[in-house]
Amino acid sequence: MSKIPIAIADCNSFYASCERSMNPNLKNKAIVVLSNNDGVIIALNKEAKDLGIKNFSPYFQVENIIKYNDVKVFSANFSLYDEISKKVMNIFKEYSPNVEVYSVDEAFIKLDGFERLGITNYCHKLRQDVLNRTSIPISIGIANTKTLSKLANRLVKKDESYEGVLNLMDFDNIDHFLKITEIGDIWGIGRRYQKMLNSYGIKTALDLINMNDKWVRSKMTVVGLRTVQELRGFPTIPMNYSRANKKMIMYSRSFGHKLENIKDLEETLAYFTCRAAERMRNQSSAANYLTIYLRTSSFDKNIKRVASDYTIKLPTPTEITSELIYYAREALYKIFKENTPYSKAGILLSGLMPIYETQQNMFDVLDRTKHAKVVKAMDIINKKFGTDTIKSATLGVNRPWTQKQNRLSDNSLHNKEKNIYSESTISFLT
DNA sequence: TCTGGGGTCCTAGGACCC
DNA sequence: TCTGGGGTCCTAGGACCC
Repeated sequence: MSKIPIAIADCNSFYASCERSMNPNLKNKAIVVLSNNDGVIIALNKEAKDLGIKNFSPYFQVENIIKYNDVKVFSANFSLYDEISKKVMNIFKEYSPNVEVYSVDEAFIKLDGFERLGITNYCHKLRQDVLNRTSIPISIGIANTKTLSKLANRLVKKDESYEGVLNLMDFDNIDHFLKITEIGDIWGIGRRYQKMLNSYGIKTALDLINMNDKWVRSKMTVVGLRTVQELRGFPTIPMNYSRANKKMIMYSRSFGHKLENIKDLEETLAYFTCRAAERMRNQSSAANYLTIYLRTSSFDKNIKRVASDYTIKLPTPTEITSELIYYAREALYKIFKENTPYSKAGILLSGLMPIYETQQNMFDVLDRTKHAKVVKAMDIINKKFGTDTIKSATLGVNRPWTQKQNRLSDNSLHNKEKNIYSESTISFLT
């Protein structure tokens, strides 16, 4: 059987490239993008890396480098990034009917059927096309397994002479590429496994493929074994075209400043619950479990570290915001401690199931059909006019947890066009 | 002063049943 | 008194990903 080429196309420094694509003056400028709380760097382009800035550095630690070198700084603007992501993915789909969108900035593309055009050339063309039409530079790795194409993709980013595309299927023997890939750079091998494998003297991808299957299985479960087989050129991780519904939905944020007052936390969690419930209804799911968690800062040495959570099994699976808020509050009261400077909270909705499969409990005190209609109407209005145009009264107006986000790029055109930032949303973002 | 957010899959072990 | 053995479901925790 002939081997099927799979490409992974990945946008370079995606968020930074997006900001640059909106503003041509940023060409050749170092750019960093900050997390939701303007706390850490979550994206940076090559120019910024060359200055010695590292991803996930707290902003204050690199502030001097940034000021001294006139690095451009942006608060993350995820709706903009989603928009550009869609454009890029749509171009991929023009080049193959079989595209698996793997994350906001990368996709696997199955390329069987295009061999006569020359797979490597075809991908060079795709890359140029994306650059011309979106200003987003991408890198493409190609192989006959996902893990090998990821490996090729890494190598592309390290070596400019590939001009953005490396096809391992162009080589009879790929040992060289396996040998220059460190164990921790393999897709599917994280820090823990890296450490473990290193302790056995296994340093490169080539070392790993020579290990015995049983040994791998016992040390790294079937997941690790699949990775090894893929590195050997046997596909074991299938393409996954349709993104299934989420099995759990989380909403959590760090606060702009610490919260100690239970009323503030109540309001905060009500807001978080509201957002999580919206996402859940978006995929027509209802939750069986609700978990609340609270954290103090893990960086502040002067206070006792607190990380508590509490899970409630809901009496009936539900997607109704007001009901979820009620239980979120109950969970909060279980774990809240006085005189504790909480810095982060979150809600997790799990045990998700399709709404239509939920069964009415005969002794239910709520008229679910009626409530369901109300939340549905709220979703429609909020989608149209912006987050929180209509909202539950519990949410209050204070936004005690408000985040800092001082450096949103002025993409007013984008915002107006999509009507994504309503007045109320802006007030909570800024 | 300021330290991200949101997911997936697998396994072991306990509860419970026959 | 004996404390087997197979099966299922659930959950916590550990690993990973972007």
